Amino acid sequence: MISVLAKDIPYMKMVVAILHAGNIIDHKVSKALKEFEITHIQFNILRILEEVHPKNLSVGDILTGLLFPTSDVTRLLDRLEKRELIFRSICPENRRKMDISITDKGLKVIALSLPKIEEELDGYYKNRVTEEERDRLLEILKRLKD
Amino acid sequence: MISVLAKDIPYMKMVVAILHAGNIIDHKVSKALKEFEITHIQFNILRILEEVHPKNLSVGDILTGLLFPTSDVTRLLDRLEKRELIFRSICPENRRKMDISITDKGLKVIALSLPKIEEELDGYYKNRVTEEERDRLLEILKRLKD
DNA sequence: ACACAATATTTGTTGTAAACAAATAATGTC
DNA sequence: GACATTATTTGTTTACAACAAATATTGTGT
Repeated sequence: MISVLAKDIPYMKMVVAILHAGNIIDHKVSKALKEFEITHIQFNILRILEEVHPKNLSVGDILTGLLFPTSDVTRLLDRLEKRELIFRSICPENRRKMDISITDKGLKVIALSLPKIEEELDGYYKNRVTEEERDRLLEILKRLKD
Repeated sequence: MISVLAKDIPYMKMVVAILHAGNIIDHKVSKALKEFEITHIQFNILRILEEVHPKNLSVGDILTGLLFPTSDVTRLLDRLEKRELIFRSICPENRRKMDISITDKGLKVIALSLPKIEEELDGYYKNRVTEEERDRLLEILKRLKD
């Protein structure tokens, strides 16, 4: 048992390293978003909606578009709608669905916050990871998507 | 502006890939821990305390030991203490500090949950990342710590 | 046309955790 | 002995996760 564990430790180290880097990125993104008073996950939803703008998406579409699905999209949308960053209406073709689109105000938040995020992250990987390493990293991590 | 952005997109992809992999791992760990009714961060605290067992640590020690510091260690410890997974007492040498140690019950939780976590994660990286790639990944990610 | 299953979203409930400021208490220093 | 420093706790507010259950609309079989 212990030997099996020992054998696997390098993989555990890899896992921990991914989590660590992820946490750092998460915090940097959240820090950049603070002045806009939106959270990381709210930003993700806005970005998904921005991509298809001026078209709209259903709750289910957003759910599958998220990096990791949450059980609670409705209430995330509630908060975004209250602040007029998104717009919700019942889909006429299928009245079970919602047509959700990003508002001009929402587009503005994305436009202003994206550069801040990049600025915050720039200092993070610059001079740490070469372009070659970045591509190698990406290639390996791509296989780690379940 | 757009060109600058375009130039940086591969780095953004890397960042997103790290976040994605991190989220998946996080969920797998949480899933493995569910039957023990502890969260990922609670597990981390227990593991830090297990490492030094039977010695103890202060709140500050635990804070710096965490992958990412939270402002709220006290209340995390409250929950763990209520369930008798840790033990808290005032440090006699410096009565501002707390002596925090893991209990037998806490040690048991770690002993039982660790294999579950490994089992859960095994299926994740097995046949996806070779040992060589794993080491390369680790080496690059090591440089991505704050 | 009607019962019933399937789909899409919402609601209720409960608990965990993050963020930030402020309070408390013990210790160190001049 | 006054005052800053250190270590931890408390208060407050808000976001989010997990899970079950409810609601409403649409699709399907007979």
